[in-house]
Amino acid sequence: MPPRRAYHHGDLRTALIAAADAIVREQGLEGFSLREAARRAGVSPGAPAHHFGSVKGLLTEVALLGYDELARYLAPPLEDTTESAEGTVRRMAHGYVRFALDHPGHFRLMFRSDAVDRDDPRYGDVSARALNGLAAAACAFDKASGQTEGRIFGTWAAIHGMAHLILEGKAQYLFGTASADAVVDLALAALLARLPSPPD
Amino acid sequence: MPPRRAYHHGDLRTALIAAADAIVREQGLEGFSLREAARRAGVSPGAPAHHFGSVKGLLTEVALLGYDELARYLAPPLEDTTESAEGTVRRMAHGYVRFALDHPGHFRLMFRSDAVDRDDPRYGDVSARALNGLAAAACAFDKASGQTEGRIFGTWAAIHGMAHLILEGKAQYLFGTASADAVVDLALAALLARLPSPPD
DNA sequence: TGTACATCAGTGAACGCGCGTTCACTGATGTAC
DNA sequence: TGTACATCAGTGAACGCGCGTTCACTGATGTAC
Repeated sequence: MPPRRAYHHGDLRTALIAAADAIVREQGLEGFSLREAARRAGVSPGAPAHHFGSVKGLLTEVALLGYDELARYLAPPLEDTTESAEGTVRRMAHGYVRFALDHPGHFRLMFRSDAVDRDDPRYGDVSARALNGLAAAACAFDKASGQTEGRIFGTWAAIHGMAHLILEGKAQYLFGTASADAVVDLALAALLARLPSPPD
Repeated sequence: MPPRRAYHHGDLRTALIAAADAIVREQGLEGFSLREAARRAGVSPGAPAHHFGSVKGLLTEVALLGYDELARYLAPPLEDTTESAEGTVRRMAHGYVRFALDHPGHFRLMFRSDAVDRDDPRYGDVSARALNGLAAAACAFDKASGQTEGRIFGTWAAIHGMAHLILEGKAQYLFGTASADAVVDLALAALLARLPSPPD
């Protein structure tokens, strides 16, 4: 970051996205404003209008970054390629919940469709990419039951519900101060114990 | 509602809660402000301070009303007392999702712990009351698997996740324009088909 | 039953704040010749 | 290689807005005697 910035920023668009991302990370959606993003990028309050017509446009970029980060939390470990389908679902449940707790501002933003331009075509792409692995695992795991979409959505919903309820403090009514990982394990035990081991 | 209100309102506290409830219903949390609530109650902007120290206090009341309403959506039908445990879970899943879609402002508020005074003792009570039936059904349904809390939380999370994802438009990536009830049925088919029928 | 008075629950104007947006401007960049 | 000029990307002061909160006030209520 140069001490005296040139009149032209160079890549203000990217800088504004980074600033917005940091605000959402530190203070959540409530702390966000175009002016604050401009301030952090070291730029006058009118400058963002040259790149983003509205708050929504900038927040959409932040949400997209959130999906990238979620994809990283769900990515398989590099060293181990012999994971069972059940193992994959377990690992992803823990990763999904950890993402929500590590990045609450992003998590909440990603699932606030009113705060974001949901018609942005990249939106479907990036969320599909993040959840591809989960979808594949749900299908492989759960061959016998229901239609493909139902299996994927059911698994996603169960994991997403855990993350949301834990993040918003609803698990504590049942589990007191138990760790998130412990709560996830208990819920998974109930949801997965039902299942016969998948063939092969 | 008298055309010329007396200097003393009579029950301004209740009127403010009703006004806030209507705002959340019509415009969601974003449209809410103390001034708007005062306006709707036909009262000066300073008046709410006599009853609610802050925005949070008033929103907490609205969230509590939301739990009451949710309990109504989950209540068993009056005429039929011979429902199977699986039937109960199915019915409650549909009710929970319908509540979210009918009352999106309340649903979002109820699960925004930062917007609400989560230390209010009534909070745990009223949510427990709303979810009692769901907890009982989850236990009865799912006798064989896991610990009680895990069963309850797993079932709750799956249903809650469906509601949240459908409400925020995430199901459409998988299901296009299918109705919410259809989506819930497909997910339930995947989640429940796994299970052996409960003994007796 | 009547009177004095404390308390309560509102008024409404004013405050300072941060917001998004506008606007005339200006410095830097890039292109044409 | 040098010059003229259009375009672009920013400035910074100003706008109007709605917000929560404050404050001196006043009308209604209720209690003591």
